[in-house]
Amino acid sequence: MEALRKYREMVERGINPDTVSYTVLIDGFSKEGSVGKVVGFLKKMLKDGVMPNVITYTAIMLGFCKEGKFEKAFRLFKEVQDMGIEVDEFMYATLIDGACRKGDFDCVFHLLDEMEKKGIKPSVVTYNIVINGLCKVGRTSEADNVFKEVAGDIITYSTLLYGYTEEGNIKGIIKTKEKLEKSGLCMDVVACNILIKAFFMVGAFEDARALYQAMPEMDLNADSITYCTMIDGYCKVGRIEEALEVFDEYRVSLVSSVACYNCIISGLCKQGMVDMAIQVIIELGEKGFILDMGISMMLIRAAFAQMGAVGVMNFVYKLENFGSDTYNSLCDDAIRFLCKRGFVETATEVYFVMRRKGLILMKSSYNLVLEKLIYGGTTSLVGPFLNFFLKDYGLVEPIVGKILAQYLCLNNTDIALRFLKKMKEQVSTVSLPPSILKNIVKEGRLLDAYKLILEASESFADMDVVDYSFLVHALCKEGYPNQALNLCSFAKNNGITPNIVTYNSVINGLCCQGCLVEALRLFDSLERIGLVPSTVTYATLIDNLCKQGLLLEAKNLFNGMMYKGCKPNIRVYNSFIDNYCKFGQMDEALKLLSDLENKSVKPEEFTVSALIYGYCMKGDMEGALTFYSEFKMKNVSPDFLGFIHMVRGLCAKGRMEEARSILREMLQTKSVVELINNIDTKIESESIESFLVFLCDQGSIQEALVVLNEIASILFPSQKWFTVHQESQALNNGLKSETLSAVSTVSAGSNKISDSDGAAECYDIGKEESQFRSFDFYYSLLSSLCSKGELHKANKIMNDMLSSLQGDM
DNA sequence: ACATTATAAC
Repeated sequence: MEALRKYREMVERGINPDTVSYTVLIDGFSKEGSVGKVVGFLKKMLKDGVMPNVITYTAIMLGFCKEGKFEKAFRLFKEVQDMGIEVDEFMYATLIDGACRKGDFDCVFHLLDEMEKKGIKPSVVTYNIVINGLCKVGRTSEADNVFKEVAGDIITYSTLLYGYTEEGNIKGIIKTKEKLEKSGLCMDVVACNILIKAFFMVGAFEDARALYQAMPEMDLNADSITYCTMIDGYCKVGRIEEALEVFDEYRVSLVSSVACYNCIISGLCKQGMVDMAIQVIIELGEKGFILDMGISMMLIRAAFAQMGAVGVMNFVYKLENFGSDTYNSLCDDAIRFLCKRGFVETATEVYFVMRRKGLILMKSSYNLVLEKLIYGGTTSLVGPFLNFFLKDYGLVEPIVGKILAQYLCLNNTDIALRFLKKMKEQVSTVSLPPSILKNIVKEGRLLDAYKLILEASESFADMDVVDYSFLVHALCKEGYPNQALNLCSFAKNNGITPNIVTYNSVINGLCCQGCLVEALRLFDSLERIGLVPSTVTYATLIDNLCKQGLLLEAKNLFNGMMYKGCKPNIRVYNSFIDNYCKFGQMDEALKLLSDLENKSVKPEEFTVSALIYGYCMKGDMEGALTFYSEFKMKNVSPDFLGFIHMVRGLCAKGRMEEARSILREMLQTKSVVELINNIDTKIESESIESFLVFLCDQGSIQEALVVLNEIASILFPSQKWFTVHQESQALNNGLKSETLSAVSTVSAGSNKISDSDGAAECYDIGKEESQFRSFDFYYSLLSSLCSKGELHKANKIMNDMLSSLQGDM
C-alpha cells in the first residue's frame, strides 16, 4: 500500500517509473496475492515502454505460484525464454518451488536437470526448496538421502528437522540434531523453535525447556512462535501449570501476539478450566486483540460441556464489554450453538442481551431460532421473534418471507394463502420447503396441505416425486382417493411423474374405500402410462380380492404376477392363508404354508396368527396350541391378535390357567410399548379389553391406566400428550412410588415425540388444584372398578373423564 | 537499488 502511494506520487510529480520501481511494486502485489493487479501493471509497463527484466518476470511467476497457478508460471517461463531473456537460478528456484507446492516432482527433477545442462549450478537455496517440497509430502528421509552430499545451511537442517517432527520419526530427529550440532552452524530463532517442537515430539520436555532458557545466552530472543510452541507443547500433554508459567513469561516479554493467547486459551479449554480461559479472553480483549471466532466457539463448547446452556449464557454475560463487532459474532455463535443443542429458550435470552446492546442477529441465525421456536419451542416467543426479524431485515429478504409463510401455513391455511399471493404480486414468490407439508399432515390437517399445493403451487416448486407420493399416500390413508388421484395428475402437469410407489398408494386407498373396481381399472391402465406393477401392487390387490371373497380373481392375479416374473412375497401368501383360515379350510392353508416354506419364503407373525385364528374358530384349541409351540421353536411368534385369539379360545373353554400362561408369554415377547404402538392399527377395542382384564387381574392397575391414557391420546390427538401428562402428574401425587413406573412409561412416550415443552406447559396447567382434584376423583373410582373387574363400567367412567378433561383444555 | 527456502494456535 505504501509502495502504491509512493508510485502515485511519482506519477503526479511527472517522474516516470523505471523498471526497478515497477518491479518493486509487482513484487509487493505478488507477495500480497493479488496477481490481477500484477498483470495490470505489466501491461502498463509495456505501454509506457519500460522493459521488464528477468527479476520482474520472477516476481510475476511468484505471484502465479502463490495463487496455485503453476501452469501459468510455467508458460511465462517459456515465454521469457522465447523473448531471448537469459533465465537465472532465481527464476528456476521460484519455478521449482511452485512445482513442489503442486506436488509435481517429475517437473522438479526435470528442471534441475535442465539447470545443470545450462551450466547453472544450484545453490543451497534451490536445494532447500526441493528438500522442503519433499518434506511437506512426507518424504523427509528421501530428501535427507538425495541431498546428503550438499553442504546444508541452518535452513536445510531446520527443514529436515521439521519434516521428521511432522512425520513422528524419532530416529530421524535425533540423527539430524546430531548432524546439526556437528556442523557448527549458528542457531537462529527458527531453528530453535523447530528444535523445541521436536523435543516435545519425542517427549524430551526438559531439553525443550533447557533450549528455551538457553536462547538469551545464544543472543536469541524468543518470539511469538517460541512461546506458542512451548505453551502448546505443554498443553498437549496436559502439563497446564508449566504452560501457564511460559504464558506468564510471554506476558512480561516484549512480544505481542494474539496467537499466544489462543494457544493458552485452547489449552485451558481442553483441561476444562473454563473460568480461567474466560479471564484470559477478557485480558486479550483489553490488549486490543481481535477475538478469533474459532477460539470463541471453542469456549462456547467448553462452557457448555462444563455447565450446560447456563455456562454458555454465563460466558456471553462475562464478555459484555468486548468490542461490538466481536461481541456480535460471539452472540451469533452462541445463539446458533444453543439452538442446535436444543436450547432455544436460552438462545432467546442471549438474543435479548444483544438487543439491549443494539446488535443485530444474522439472517441465518434468526431463521434458526425461529425454526426451533416454530417446530417445538415456546409458542409465545414465535410472534415477537417474527416481528424482530421482519423489522431488522424486511419482507424483501426472501428468508424472512419464507419463515413467516411457514409459520402461517402451520397455523391458518387461508391466511397463509393470502400472504403467499400478496408476496408473489408485490415482492417475489416465496419458496417453501416440501417438508412443511409433512408437518401440516402431522397436525392432522391433510386437506389443508392438499389445498396449499394446489393453490400455491409456485411456492412448492422444489417438490419431488417422493414428496408428492407422501401426500398421495396420506390422502389415500385418510380416505380421499379422489384427491389423491387429482394430486397425481397435478404433479404430472408440474413435470413430476408419479411412479409405481405413488400409484400403489392410490390403489390401496381405492381398495380401502371399497372401490375395488376402480382400483383394478387403475391397475389395468398402469401399462399404458409406462409403469410396471411391483410386488406391492399385486399384494395390495390380491389381499383386497381375498378379503372380498373373490378368491378366483385373486388366484388369476397371482398367476399373472408369476407369469410376468414378479416374485410373490410373504404378504401375498398371507392373504390367501388368512382367507382359507377364515373359512375354515385349514388343509388348504397348511398346504400353502408348506408350499411357501419350500420356496424359502419365511412365515411371519401374521402368518402364524392367521392359522392360530383358524384353529380357534373351529374350537380346536389343541391344534392352535400345538401350532403355536411348533412355530415358537422356529422363533416365529404370533402377533398380539394371535395371542388374544388363543386367550379368548381358552377362556371360552374355561381353561383359565392356560389362558393366563399364554398372556404371560405374550407379555414376555411383546412390550407394553409395542402394544400401545399397535392399538390404533391392529388391535380392536375388544382385545384391548381382554388385555386390560388381564392387567387388572394381575393387580397392575397403573399399567392398565397407562394403556388407557395412550388410548386417550389416540382418541384425542389434538390434545397430544397434554392430558396424559396431567394424569401422570396426578398419579404421581396421589400414589407416589407405585405409579412411578407408569409415569416413566408415559414420559418415555412424550419424549418419543419430543414434546418436552408441552410437558412443561402441562405441568404448569396441572398446578391448578381443581384439575387434580377432579382427576383424583375419577382415579379412585376407576381403580376400585378395575380391581373388581368391572371393566365395562370403568370404561364408561373413563370416557366421561376423558370428555370432561377435553372440555377443560 | 528489485526476485527464491524453514517454524506456532483454532
